[in-house]
Amino acid sequence: MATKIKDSSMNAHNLRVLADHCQVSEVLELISPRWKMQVLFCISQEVYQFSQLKKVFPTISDQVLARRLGEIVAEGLAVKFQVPDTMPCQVKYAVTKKGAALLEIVQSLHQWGQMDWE
Amino acid sequence: MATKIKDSSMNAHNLRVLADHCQVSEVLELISPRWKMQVLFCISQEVYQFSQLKKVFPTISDQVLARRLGEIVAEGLAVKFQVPDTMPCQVKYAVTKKGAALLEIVQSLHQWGQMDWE
DNA sequence: TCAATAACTCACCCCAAAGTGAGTCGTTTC
DNA sequence: GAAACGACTCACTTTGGGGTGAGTTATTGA
Repeated sequence: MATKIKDSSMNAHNLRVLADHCQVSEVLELISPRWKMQVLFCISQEVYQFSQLKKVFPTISDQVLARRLGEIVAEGLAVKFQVPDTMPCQVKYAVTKKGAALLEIVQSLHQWGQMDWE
Repeated sequence: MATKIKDSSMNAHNLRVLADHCQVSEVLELISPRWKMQVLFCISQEVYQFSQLKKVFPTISDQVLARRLGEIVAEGLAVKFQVPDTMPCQVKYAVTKKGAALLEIVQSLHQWGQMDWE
């Protein structure tokens, strides 16, 4: 996503180079699922329990919340651990460095959205 | 997306504050549609014609490409203009400052994705 | 004994986003 | 006169992401 293509004649080589530089798809798909970044942000704000998250987002479904948490953990954006000696069993999530770095970029995306571009 | 919530007792006020800070939804929806950021990137690389874009992404459908271009222009990420004296008629797109700023953030997203987080 | 809580899982359905294939319009070239 | 190009538009179909509602397991309090 850096080099510039001067030759506007679209030969096969240029096509490949350009397509290669467009491969942001994975990251975009990672951040796109509904609620995901919002849930991650909440975890970073120490709202890290299933039932608490449901209170913050009353309209999220149990299934999707569970899926998002699973993805977040599977992708290393947060870690999950049991709170010992709690009945009924409780769970906590905490963002990793990777997750925190992602949240910073999402933050700058948000700021971009707030700006006035005349 | 900045202030921290210390009080873990989830009262109504905290819920509102937290939910408010999660409002990145619009920006995420703006960048999420399939092909959109890739098309915008191509335009920034001076591949700005309908038929050229189709060569870069052979699997995109005409309809979706036209939609994406329409959205990109409507959101002020790029401007559209006719190339004069061309037969058959040709069209060009050029990214705006707003679009360029967005691409920079997308770029850093991509870099985040390329990093090793042990 | 019954309800409630925390953290899920499962089967099912729905709809919007994306893909498919054809058509349009004005012009140029074979 | 037929085909091709460039930049679309339209009607139709498909797909998969997300919502719905119920069930689970273990435990505690009324």
